[in-house]
Amino acid sequence: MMESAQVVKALAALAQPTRLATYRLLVACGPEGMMAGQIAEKLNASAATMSFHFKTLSHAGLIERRQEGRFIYYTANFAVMNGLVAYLTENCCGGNFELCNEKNVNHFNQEN
Amino acid sequence: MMESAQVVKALAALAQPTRLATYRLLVACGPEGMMAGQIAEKLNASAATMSFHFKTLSHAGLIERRQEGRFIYYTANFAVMNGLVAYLTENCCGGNFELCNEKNVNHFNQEN
DNA sequence: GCATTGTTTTAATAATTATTTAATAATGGA
DNA sequence: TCCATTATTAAATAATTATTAAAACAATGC
Repeated sequence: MMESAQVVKALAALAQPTRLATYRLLVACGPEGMMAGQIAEKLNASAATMSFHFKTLSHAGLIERRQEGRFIYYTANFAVMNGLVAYLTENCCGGNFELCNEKNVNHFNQEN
Repeated sequence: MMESAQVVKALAALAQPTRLATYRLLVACGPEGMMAGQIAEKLNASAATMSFHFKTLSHAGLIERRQEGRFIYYTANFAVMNGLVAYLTENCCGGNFELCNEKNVNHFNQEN
């Protein structure tokens, strides 16, 4: 289980429009990822600005980099996102099936 | 589907230790929620500070309030959290089953 | 060597954020 | 009606944080 400080850092990293768009783009790209320059182009941001945002996302563990020739590819780190979601939804309704399934609405409980 | 600005607001609201703890506490409480004063006590924060944080979380749509006598109960809004997670994980691996299921590791694709 | 690609640093600016104290509001019981 | 309880709001302060551009720096491969 992730710890609070790590989750706060990840949430703060995603709480910015360009970084949120970057992350979603990388999620959609899958394991292959996308080149830094191409991401900058897609999001209409300068390379320097993107570098700053990449650093923030990397520091939070949300993305990873991979060098191929002279290009740098970024990919989403799916494990960290899964950990983040698990942390947020942990122990939903105290694990009480009755409450969590109330009115045919499931909340976050995996058992439903 | 939620829009980017709304998601950014929700993520920013959660990206603070006391508010993150508040939200998780309310998720665990389920539909009944918890009284404002009890939350403040549990988290060792003053009523005024908590009121500020409640407002931030409410404004982001993450929690809701309910008055009972002279007490105010707060509850987690599960729908907004589900929307937030859906937004973050949308179109994982471009919806490509092969990629998303690579190496027996599922990412976010619901179809897996 | 040189063009390309990307990162880091610097610096200036701008905006936000959190906290406390004190005042205000609303409720319900005596 | 008066008072204790509960919670929000306002004001002031302090601290933090984020953002971007420009320029220097580094690495790659032809």
